[in-house]
Amino acid sequence: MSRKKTKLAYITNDSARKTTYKKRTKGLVKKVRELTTLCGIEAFAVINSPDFGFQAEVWPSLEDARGLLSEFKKLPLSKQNNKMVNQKSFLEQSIAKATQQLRKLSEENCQKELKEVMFESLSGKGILQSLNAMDLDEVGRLIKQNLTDIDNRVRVLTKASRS
Amino acid sequence: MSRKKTKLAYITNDSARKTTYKKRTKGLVKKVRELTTLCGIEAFAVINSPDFGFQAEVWPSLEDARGLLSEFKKLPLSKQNNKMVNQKSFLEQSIAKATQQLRKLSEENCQKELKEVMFESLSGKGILQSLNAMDLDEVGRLIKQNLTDIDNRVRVLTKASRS
DNA sequence: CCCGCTATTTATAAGCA
DNA sequence: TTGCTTATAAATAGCGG
Repeated sequence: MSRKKTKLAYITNDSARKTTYKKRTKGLVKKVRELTTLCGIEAFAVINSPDFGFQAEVWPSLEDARGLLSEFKKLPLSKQNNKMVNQKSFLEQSIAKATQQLRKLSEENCQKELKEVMFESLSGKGILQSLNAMDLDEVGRLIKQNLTDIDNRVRVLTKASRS
Repeated sequence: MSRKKTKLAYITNDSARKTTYKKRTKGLVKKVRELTTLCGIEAFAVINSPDFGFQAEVWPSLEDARGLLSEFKKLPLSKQNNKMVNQKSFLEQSIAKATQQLRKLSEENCQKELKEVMFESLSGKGILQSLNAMDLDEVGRLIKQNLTDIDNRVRVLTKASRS
């Protein structure tokens, strides 16, 4: 969808396929997150990665309760002052740039930690393994439980990585 | 995403939410299908629908989902663990690395913000404005506070991006 | 390989029948 | 509500760097 209309077929070129995989996975995750937020429902996507063994992305609505990002964005660069405008704006620019990097890294970290959580889920008695033997109507309950588990896990990881 | 930029928040209006749910669910399913086709991988999404008494729906199909999971299950346990262990250590490494970068950037940010504060002070308009009458101990405390604030910011960021 | 930058293709929020 | 239509917002393929 862009410079050229993509035909819906397996991409044979390895690097191209990997690139597309990354881009689209990211987009997909975003979509799932938006859906959960906008409609107040629970949903997640499971994707097996061609890169590693298996990967799973889970996107609960864990975060919508946390409007912290917007709060962060609101953090102001102070007002202008007459004498140091140039220096100040330079600094502000630098800070903005660094902040962006920070955010990006944070997001990466988040992604990785969640993946790790999912791996643990898969190896243990996570929802996915159980899904095989379960009736569809039970999935809803499982989702909830899984989300709770992951939430807890994330807290633990966060604490840990924070040293 | 269209006639107006939508804010990412729960849609309180019932019919509007339902409409959005339908539209976006459809789009999401399409995205999942495209991803599986283009990249030759297996993936599915689980969405609990508010329409049908919160019964979960699985896409693209439950069959595919079960297939994906059972395939993983078929792998000898040892192999499963292997994959996951490898992935795990890889992730841990990545996280460590990213964390270090985060710390570094935080420090940079801190420095810059302190400078900015000082500029403000010099221009007589900033937080430090009131410092004129303070002694050095107070300044030291302020700096410490500043560091804490920045640390908190980073935490907020990290948490938020985890949403 | 990873990033960032468009040119385009898609996905959609509103309108309207 | 159920679709269609259409103006816009998003996603993203192909390209440098």
